[in-house]
Amino acid sequence: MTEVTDPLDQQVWNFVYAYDAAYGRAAQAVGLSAAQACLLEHLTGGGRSMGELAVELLCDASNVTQLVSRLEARGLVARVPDPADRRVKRVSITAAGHRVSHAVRRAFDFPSERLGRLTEHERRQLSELLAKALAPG
Amino acid sequence: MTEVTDPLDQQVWNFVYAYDAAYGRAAQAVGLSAAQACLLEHLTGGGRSMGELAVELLCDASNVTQLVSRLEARGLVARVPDPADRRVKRVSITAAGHRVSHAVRRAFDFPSERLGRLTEHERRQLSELLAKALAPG
DNA sequence: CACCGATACCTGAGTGAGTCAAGTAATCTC
DNA sequence: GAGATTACTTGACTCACTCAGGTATCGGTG
Repeated sequence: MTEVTDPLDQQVWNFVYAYDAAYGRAAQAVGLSAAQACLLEHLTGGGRSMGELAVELLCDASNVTQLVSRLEARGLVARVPDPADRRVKRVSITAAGHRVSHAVRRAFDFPSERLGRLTEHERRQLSELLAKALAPG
Repeated sequence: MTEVTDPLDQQVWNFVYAYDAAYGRAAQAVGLSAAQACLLEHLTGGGRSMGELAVELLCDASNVTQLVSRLEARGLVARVPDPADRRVKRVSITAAGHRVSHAVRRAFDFPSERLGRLTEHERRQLSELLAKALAPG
């Protein structure tokens, strides 16, 4: 009959909802979709092949092709053929891409606005709880 | 130069990522998109008008029109004209819709698999931390 | 070396989500 | 009762995403 939702489950849902919405707004503020911003952010740690990106983003390789094509058209990433294996294209972020990616991070106010309300002790608590929940296995 | 991401921020990102992915899989398992499952879940608490749904789902009214149309075509929701104001359509979930919505909840293993690892004390801790982070203002 | 299977990526077709602008019908206001 | 407002729909469009099928390259086997 009535919904028997655990209050914690509802809170987590709201938290995730707010997080996603905030990220979407941050991306949109610099003219990107959330998926594009996400891909760009994955590249800030160094170049990736198309295939590696597909694995990391949990999506089809052809989807990566299109995302990268749109970002490349804006000069935010570059496709560099791998000299060792001419089948693979390595995707690297450009200087403009770095600027845009940093702009997204700056516009993404959720961590500072929301997580920033917690004290250092509380942040450590939260970190431990999340680690326990997310631990593999 | 190097990315100076706070470890907690990274954990929260991973948490949200895992949550979203799990919800998407649960919806897909019963043949729905995440957006459709989400709309259906909003209706389990009672009927809503199209406009109310648009506000709650943070999206355009015309998007709601399409989502509801697809769900209606599957017999999961029904559009009922409001007798008091013949402009508004109230959307109510059907018996089949309830069954599907419950199936999504059952397939959505994140709360039980992940949050279920926490002790009752830890769950209360997490609840308080999230409440503080999400508090309005 | 020639062949064959596997791999990495791309293309094309199709669906769904989402937005915006414009349209229709019903209500509200004076 | 005329005109503005509201609630929803429609049409056109972009993007994300998937799948099937195509091309080029690599790797191993004879």
